[in-house]
Amino acid sequence: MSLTDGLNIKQSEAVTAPDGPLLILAGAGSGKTRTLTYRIAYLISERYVNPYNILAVTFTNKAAGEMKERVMSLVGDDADRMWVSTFHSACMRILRSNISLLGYDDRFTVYDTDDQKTVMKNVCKRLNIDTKRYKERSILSEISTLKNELIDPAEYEKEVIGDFNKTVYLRCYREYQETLLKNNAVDFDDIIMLTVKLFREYPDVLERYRERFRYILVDEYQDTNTAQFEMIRLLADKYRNLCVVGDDDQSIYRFRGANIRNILDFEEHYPEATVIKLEQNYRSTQYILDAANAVIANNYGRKEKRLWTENKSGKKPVFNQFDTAYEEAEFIVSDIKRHSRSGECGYGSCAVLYRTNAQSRIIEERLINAGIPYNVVGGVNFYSRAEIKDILAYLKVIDSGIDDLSVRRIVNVPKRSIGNATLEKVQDYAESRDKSLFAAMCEASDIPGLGKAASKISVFTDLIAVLRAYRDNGTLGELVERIIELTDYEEYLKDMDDEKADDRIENINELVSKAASFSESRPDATLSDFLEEVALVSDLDNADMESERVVLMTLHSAKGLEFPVVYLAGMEDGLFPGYMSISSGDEEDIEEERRLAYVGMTRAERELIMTAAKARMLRGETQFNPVSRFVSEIPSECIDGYVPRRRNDPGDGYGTRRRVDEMARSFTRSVEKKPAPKPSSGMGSFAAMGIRKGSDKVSAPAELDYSVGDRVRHFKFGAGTVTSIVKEPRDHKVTVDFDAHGVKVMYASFAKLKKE
DNA sequence: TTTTACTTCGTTTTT
DNA sequence: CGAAGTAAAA
Repeated sequence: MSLTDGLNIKQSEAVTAPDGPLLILAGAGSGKTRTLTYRIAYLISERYVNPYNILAVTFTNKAAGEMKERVMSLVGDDADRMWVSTFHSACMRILRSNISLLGYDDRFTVYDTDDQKTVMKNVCKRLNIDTKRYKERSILSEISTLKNELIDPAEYEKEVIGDFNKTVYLRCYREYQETLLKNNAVDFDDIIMLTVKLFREYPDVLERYRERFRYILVDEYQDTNTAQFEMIRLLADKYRNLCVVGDDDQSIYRFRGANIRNILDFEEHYPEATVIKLEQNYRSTQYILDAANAVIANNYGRKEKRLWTENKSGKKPVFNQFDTAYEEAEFIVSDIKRHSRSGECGYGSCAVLYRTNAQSRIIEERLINAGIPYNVVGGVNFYSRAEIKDILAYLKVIDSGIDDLSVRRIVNVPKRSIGNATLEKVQDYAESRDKSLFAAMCEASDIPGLGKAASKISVFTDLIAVLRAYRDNGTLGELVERIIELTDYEEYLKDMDDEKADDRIENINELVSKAASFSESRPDATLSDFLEEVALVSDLDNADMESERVVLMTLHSAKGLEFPVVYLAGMEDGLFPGYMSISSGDEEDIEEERRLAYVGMTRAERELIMTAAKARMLRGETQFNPVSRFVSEIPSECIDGYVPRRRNDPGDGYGTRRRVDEMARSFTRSVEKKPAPKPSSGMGSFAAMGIRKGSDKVSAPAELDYSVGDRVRHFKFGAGTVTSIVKEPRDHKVTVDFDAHGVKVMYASFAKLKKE
């Protein structure tokens, strides 16, 4: 029995490819993750690569965790010594032990987008920049672009000459970086850029990591930006064992600096590279693939590939247009209900995907109304909610106190009657002595002109001192509880707004338990470790796809996931593709949206249902949008339901007055014709919409040919006895007591277990 | 210093 | 439409 059993020819070629650069072009659903995981296992068990020498980079922390676990179930706990993480976590780890070389204290913190905005606001104030002309947001996005391109202020200065706007950006960039440095903070982009800077300026450090990471594997390579590319290039240049996996058709992060050329030009960077294409799809039905292929074929400059499948043709994708977004939501919900009632599939098999987070609300309302359990992934990140950020700010101040931003955030929360006036005085004092704000506050009594305010401040500093004692003598969970207790935080929330207070308290409790479980799982971890984890974890990482709930999320979040039944809501020009990408005139923007459509469609295993609304409320006003061009790009033989014909000239005055009037007229006409859409009893019209009753079996995980008590054989661990099998929606978790290696828990689909 | 009432403004997408 | 920011009042 060998590691490549059960893989197709292309997959096993990829798994067993020789050393050196390797590009795996993996279409949607072609077993990309599986191949990458097996490649790692192969390197360890067949080529005797020390796991210590392996670095694998994935897109989310969750994907990293799963990959590691799966490799471990193939080759054993030894694999624990490899690094499997996101770019950001990997770079954080590198910076933690080396950042002092770059002039930062190694207890640095990470600023999120809110923090960045606060800093930029102050920067603009200091530089007397009119934030009406130059919005903080756009300055920050300019800086972000620069950082992703590895352009530091000195470099930027060269291209600024003669361009007034750029001169302004440059001044902000400088001041912003200085402020961050003063506060011992880095932003998301810095994490990567500083790592590259470290490698470039300290060859000995680079050499150390090169020696360590002789084998590098990168997932979702199409979404890497220039800084990430450079970081990997520097590390991989010596041994050149770089394996990248990706799909140029699924590159959807251009707005965040992702450079699609990184994957398109891989062979130019590494002429000796082996290139393998995985085109067999194991996920979707032929109809769904045909539809998706037809859409993506409209993009230029892609690496030609044609997904195919052995799956039976299944149901055609369906499209439906409704008069309003409300009816659209109503339809989706009743369709989900219908699926579940007919026993076709549970709620957990259904996902509703949309372009913008704002769309979730209306669908949520209908789901609540129908009593269907659901989960929303994304939206406002848990850790960026105001109440959570307050507590985290306390933790940061307790942890170091170097970060003025956090001090300012909580110094008067809850109210301690410490206002801006006094804070300014303390700030002046701090600046004149080159101290941090908090350090100055500790000497409040020495600061002239404070008067009674000085005692108010010492109340605050005393509080922090007390809390620090708790940090040193208790668990993290307890510390968080003490903060809430000593600040009367719950009282503060209740007084503030009665509407959301309960939710907020709920969130606070959630944080307490998160803190508690963190210190439980990593007993020797410090407060800094917790803060770091919190900064880098996304909602996607915590999303639970296992429970039997309908999942709602953006198309971006859905990348890498799959669901038996997928709803794509809001298929309208102006929403998807977004208004911005249509009016920018840049065809690249539309292409990115098209890739997003491709990603969305290929998430579906068995059924794909696309919907649109003729009229939709968008930021206060009703918009009339035509059906998305992406829907029209699907050949009619691959889609059921009426797709209104688009005009032949696509770029025609989208959004012009005349066009909108016309659409508004036809809208009222259609509403008048059928004044009672009776949406909730919509079952009757489904047949007309082209949805037939399915005969497919529920997609439970494939049955296993062994059960508890059976003797099984693992290709590496040898013989053992199955002690338990836990069925999860996605997979079976099998526990085996191996004769020679003891008890292991593993995923059935990954661990190659054979009944003896 | 804090509260209130008013204006403005904006929307992709996320590590 | 709603959040968030600003100006004026208490």
